[in-house]
Amino acid sequence: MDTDSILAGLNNKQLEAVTLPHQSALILAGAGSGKTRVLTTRIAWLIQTGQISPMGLMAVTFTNKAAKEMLTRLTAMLPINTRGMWAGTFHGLCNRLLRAHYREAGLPSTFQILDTGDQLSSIKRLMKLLNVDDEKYPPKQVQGYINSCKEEGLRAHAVEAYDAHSQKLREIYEEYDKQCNREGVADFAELLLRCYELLEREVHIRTHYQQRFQYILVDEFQDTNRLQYLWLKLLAGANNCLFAVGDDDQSIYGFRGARVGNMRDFERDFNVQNIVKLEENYRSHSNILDAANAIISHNKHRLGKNLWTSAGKGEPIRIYDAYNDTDEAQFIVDEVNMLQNEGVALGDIALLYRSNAQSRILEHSLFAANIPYRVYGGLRFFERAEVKHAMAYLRLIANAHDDTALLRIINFPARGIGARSLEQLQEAARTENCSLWQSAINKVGNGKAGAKGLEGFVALIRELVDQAYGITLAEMTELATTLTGLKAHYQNEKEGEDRIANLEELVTAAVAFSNQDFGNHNNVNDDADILTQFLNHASLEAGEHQADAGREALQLMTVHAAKGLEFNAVFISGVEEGLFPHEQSTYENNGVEEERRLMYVAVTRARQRLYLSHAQSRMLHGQVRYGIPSRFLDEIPDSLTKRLNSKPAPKTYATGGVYQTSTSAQSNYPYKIGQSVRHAKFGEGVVVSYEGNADNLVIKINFGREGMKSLAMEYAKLEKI
DNA sequence: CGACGTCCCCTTTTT
DNA sequence: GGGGACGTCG
Repeated sequence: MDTDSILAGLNNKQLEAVTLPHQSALILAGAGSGKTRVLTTRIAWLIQTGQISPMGLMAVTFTNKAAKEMLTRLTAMLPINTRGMWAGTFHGLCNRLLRAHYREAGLPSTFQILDTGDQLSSIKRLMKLLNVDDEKYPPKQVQGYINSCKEEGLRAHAVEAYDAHSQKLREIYEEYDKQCNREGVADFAELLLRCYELLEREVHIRTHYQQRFQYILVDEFQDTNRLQYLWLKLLAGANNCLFAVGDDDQSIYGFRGARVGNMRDFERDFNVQNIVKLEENYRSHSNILDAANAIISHNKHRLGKNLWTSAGKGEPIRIYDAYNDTDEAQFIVDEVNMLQNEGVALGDIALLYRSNAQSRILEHSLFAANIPYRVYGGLRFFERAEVKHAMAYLRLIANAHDDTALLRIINFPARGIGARSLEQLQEAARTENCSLWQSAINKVGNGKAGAKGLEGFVALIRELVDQAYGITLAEMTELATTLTGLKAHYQNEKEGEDRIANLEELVTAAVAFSNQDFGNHNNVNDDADILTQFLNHASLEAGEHQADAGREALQLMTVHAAKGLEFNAVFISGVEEGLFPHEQSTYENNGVEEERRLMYVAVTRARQRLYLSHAQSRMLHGQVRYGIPSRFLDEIPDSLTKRLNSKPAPKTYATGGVYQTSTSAQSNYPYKIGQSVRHAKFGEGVVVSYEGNADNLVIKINFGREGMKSLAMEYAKLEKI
């Protein structure tokens, strides 16, 4: 392809972005504005015009999917081999750098990557060792603390801690890092931090890569955290340019450390002169875009952007006021059936919700109505217990001193190593300051009594390592599922068929991995053997969420999971105060703004038809909750919408009699639960519950944007509405 | 050791 | 309501 045909079909703004001069640039790419296209075309153009060689640039994404997509499109545009190109996820690229310079990074050549679950068990183990009270310090919270420290670029010694509690956390963090180093493992955040420190410390390595990567291109820049930004800055040095593509309005990962502020910092730190806004949307009709624009305009902290389209107004946005959650689900079922009759493919319809808990009732109704559906999210292939077990055996073949792997399977399948012998083993390892495997060998070597199970285990691992010598990866994997007794174990289990199928699938995956073109993969390791590569692949790329490929099915997912996707018709369910925006968000700084961006993302998924529904009551956490319509609904101009029911839905839907949640004395209360009321100061709200006794009755009311208020009945001046 | 009961928690998620 | 973690009993 020549240069012209690469650039053909771009609009002016896209063309401007693609052909910017050799300077840092920020591309503000609105939803559906051709962001990925601009990014890949920019790369193709740089290469095609001879400004850069494929090896002289780095392209960074957040997900493996995005990286793959970029390379696929690139190959379609240019007759180049993407083999060996530095394009991949932050973690994949850091892993690659660390493999290449493992000595300088202070890591063993075969270091293993801890995924989230591994990390948690590693922390739990450490806390037990340190005798830390896990009530006071819940392991999950400790994990969150450690990860957010690392993502801020802070080692334990650099973290500020004023009170006893945070000092303890810092101490655990420090010990955790020591433990990881002892075991030669790195968690996800560690990959980044370690790589950052490597580049910062080793001047010659840094200079080498700075000279190499004259261009660094970053996708979804608004999702970068502090450390990722520092890493990019370090790699770019003083002379290279950063081409950042992002959309501040779609920043929805603040809760996991993303800093939209990086966009402003980037402008300042890199003296960015080129800011290109891509505002023409090729996805949705204008009613949908206008609604999205209207919603997001209520956010104060924006870089400023307004989507437009040359497509017509399209259909109005349909709003449905459901009586309760069942009614809402039934409404969606009916509409989906109707859409199907109109010829819309099921796979082109999405059903979105704010939180996973909402999917249950929706699924129930879909199932009853015989509508095939597919739920995104949940367990991935390499996260399944049986697969992790098999992988643990493989990890021990690679490195028997991997305590996390050893602990996972030392007694699985059961071989008589109970909690007590395990404790003894850990105790011994601690005093000898060695790995559990080493300590197990010592014990067995000593011929100590009562170590029957342990003897068997040591023999098994030795046998495994012996037999693994010189065979293929697939054969090794087979060995890890059979010799170890894993498969046999599941054969005896009642519902083990799926698990066995997954173990067989793992062997297939190993075959496929061996056969593939390694250069085409972002986590290629220059130095490592194929087993290590496979283990990395499994950690870094947990595999597709279970795919029900081929079959036409309604797409169910959270709004977060829908980012980057588009559908002909979209249902957004549960558009209520407390759910969307989520109750928790109202307590957080700028929390509602992030929720609003989330709504913006949700709305902009739709090409032609958009449904927003809310329910007056719904079952949540086992009890009925009453909500009022989301403030986001009010933010959409009436001219764009069509109310499908002007009055609350007919009560015929109310099968379960949800309003009769009988707290026995309910009839004594002045207002029924669920009654809409008006308060002079707080406005409209819904009675949620009562607290206290008759002398001192407190009424709890959900005032929506004013929040949940508890008012003394005696003084609250309320008016029924 | 595993089966069963009880308690507790409960946004969003990628690597 | 329901899943996961933990504890007790056979």
